Amino acid sequence: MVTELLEKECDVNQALQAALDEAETTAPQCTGQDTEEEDIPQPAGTAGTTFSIQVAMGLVSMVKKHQVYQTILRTVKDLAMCSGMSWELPWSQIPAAEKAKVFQIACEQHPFLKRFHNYWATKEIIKQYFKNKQGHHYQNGWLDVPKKYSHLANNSHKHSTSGSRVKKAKVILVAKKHKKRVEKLGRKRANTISDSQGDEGDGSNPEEAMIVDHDKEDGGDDD
DNA sequence: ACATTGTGAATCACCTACTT
DNA sequence: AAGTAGGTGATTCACAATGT
Repeated sequence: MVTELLEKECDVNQALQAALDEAETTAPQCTGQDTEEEDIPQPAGTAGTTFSIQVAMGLVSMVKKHQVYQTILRTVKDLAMCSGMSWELPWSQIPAAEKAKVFQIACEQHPFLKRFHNYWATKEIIKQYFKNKQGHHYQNGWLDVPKKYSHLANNSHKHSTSGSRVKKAKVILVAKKHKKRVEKLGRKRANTISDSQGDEGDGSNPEEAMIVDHDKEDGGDDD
């Protein structure tokens, strides 16, 4: 079953390698200016919380790199399912042998994955995939949440639904900028009105103004 | 005691397929 | 072609369990 997949994805892999090579030559500092022998350690913390898998793998910032990442995702996901891994179980309860088997095949499919120490990138991708899969099943009632984690349902009630801290910070920042700009425009207009009264399409719409400068000066959005 | 890790839930963003 | 709905991946949150 897995071997069939191996053959099926062989041509995909070739295309991927070509894309990867090209991506690396364009921006070597992102993927590491190295060979396949590089051993990239896993970032501290949890994937998705303290670091992004895609960023840590250096597969962002270019369309091609993003495509490479998407292809790897697809492959790893297919392998995980074909291998018969029990996605319903918590990660820690899945037999290490099964994990190792999938890591191995994934690396054969995409040698790029060998760079990541102890296959951590492959591991995190599978974990995230299973987590989302479980989540959907829990949500739809197709799967029971282990009693061990029943407290997390209570957590969700405390969970702020008004968005992430980053998002909140951004909203505050945008509001500040908006206020500043409105004040600035007010002063400017006061000056220009005395000169002439033309000047309709001047970006007096605050939203327009926000779009114009939304990325230039976001220095202090810390929390 | 403190820090880190693992986990489910909630949410957002993006993509794809379908409908009009 | 444009709009909509559903699926999927990524991120954030809060807490318990575990490690140091």
